[in-house]
Amino acid sequence: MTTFAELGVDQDIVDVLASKGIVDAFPIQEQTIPLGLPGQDIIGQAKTGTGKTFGFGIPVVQRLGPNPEPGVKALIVVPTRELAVQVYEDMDMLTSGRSTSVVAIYGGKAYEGQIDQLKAGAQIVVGTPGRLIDLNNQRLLDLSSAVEVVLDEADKMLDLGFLADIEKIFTKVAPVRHTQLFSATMPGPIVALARRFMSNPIHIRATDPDEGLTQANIQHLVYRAHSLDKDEVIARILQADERGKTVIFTRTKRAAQRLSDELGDRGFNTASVHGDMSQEARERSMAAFKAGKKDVLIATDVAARGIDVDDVTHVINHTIPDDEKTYLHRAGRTGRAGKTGIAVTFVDWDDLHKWALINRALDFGQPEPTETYSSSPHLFTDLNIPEGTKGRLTTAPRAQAAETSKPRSDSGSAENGGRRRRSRPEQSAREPQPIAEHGGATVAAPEGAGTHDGGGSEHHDGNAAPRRRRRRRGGARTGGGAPAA
DNA sequence: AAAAAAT
Repeated sequence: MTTFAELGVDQDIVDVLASKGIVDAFPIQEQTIPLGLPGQDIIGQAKTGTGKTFGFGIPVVQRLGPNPEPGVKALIVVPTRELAVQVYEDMDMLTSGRSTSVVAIYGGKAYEGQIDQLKAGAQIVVGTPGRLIDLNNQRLLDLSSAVEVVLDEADKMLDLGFLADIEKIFTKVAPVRHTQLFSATMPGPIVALARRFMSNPIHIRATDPDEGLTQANIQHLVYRAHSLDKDEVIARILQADERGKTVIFTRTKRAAQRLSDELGDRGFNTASVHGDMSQEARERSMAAFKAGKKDVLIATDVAARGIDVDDVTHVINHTIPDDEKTYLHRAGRTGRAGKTGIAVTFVDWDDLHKWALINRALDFGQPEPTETYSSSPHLFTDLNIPEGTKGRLTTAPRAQAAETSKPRSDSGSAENGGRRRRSRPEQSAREPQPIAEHGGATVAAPEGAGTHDGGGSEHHDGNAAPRRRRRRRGGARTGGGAPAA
């Protein structure tokens, strides 16, 4: 491990970091800080939760000098308002030992405070594209002296939805500048595109290419979700012991709101964040989740990237994301800074092709999911997060495979929830059907599951949450056969 | 096709 001081970081910054208990640099920081400090353009790629923000942030602060003149010298562009707040806080911390001031510029908030801070001479601007351009158009934000430019989540910023804004912003900043692009995911075509805005950039990958992009300390579980009551299964996951905070991702804003209400009704401590909420409510949710006042956050992909919350042990994909990049970023809300985490994904019938895509792109090595098997209703209460788990997806245990899947028994299976007898294919219809695991540990214990059957001895036996059954739409499908991909 | 991002 290298210390920040050894990397050439100024003493006041070293002191500030030390006061937060941060002494050793992460690999991406070891690699990019010595290059960023003298002004090398960088495309920095490192896995989720491994310290990219300081990788670009420290050189930005240091290069402005201890007493920069008033006026915008540095611009950091991010894809969401919440990430703007977070990066603002990090930069504010890094600059706390010097006179440099930082301002967050993003929409959904009053103009006044932001404009005041700009007029007061803020040197570092962290913002989202819309409001940045808005204020620039109003001549309230002069970017012409911005000599430090960073795109955080750079591949997202250069994506179609943002590219025009980013191109415009690059016409406004200083032509001779230091430019840094950071992300966990940097597809080749995006790197090629990025070079247009940079000068002789060096591409730093703080990962072993053979290792792929997935975090070794995140265990990935994938379940077929058809004929599965996802609300019920998610409720069970939330009752598992050894759970810290949990982020649940949905595909749509409406689904996020519905699930948040539903789990809230069931007695869980939920908060939500999505684009249909007021900015004030969004920030209240994030603050409560970070502070631990709420331990379940239901979110759209607005929270998929960059958001750093301590002690998130579980990420649940209520709906599988569309592509491997989003999968990686969502899962990356857990397993940060060396900790372990679990990512659980539910794959709906119509989405099996997305799983195939992700499976292939992330090299999970799992064959197409053509089998189902029933698993313990205690599956999620038995989860232990294995240390340093790593490796390819293991094939689903065949012993339990229900090759001839029966029509689901559709009696009141939810009635006794997790109390049902288990390990019977006949009863599997509404139980989680794992199709893959990544991480090495066998989590579903089809044969030996009995050891955990406490017959009521468990402390997580459902009473934690008031039960209130509400049937989701019919959804009776006969499971089993290999779906057409 | 959804979500995000200005009002």
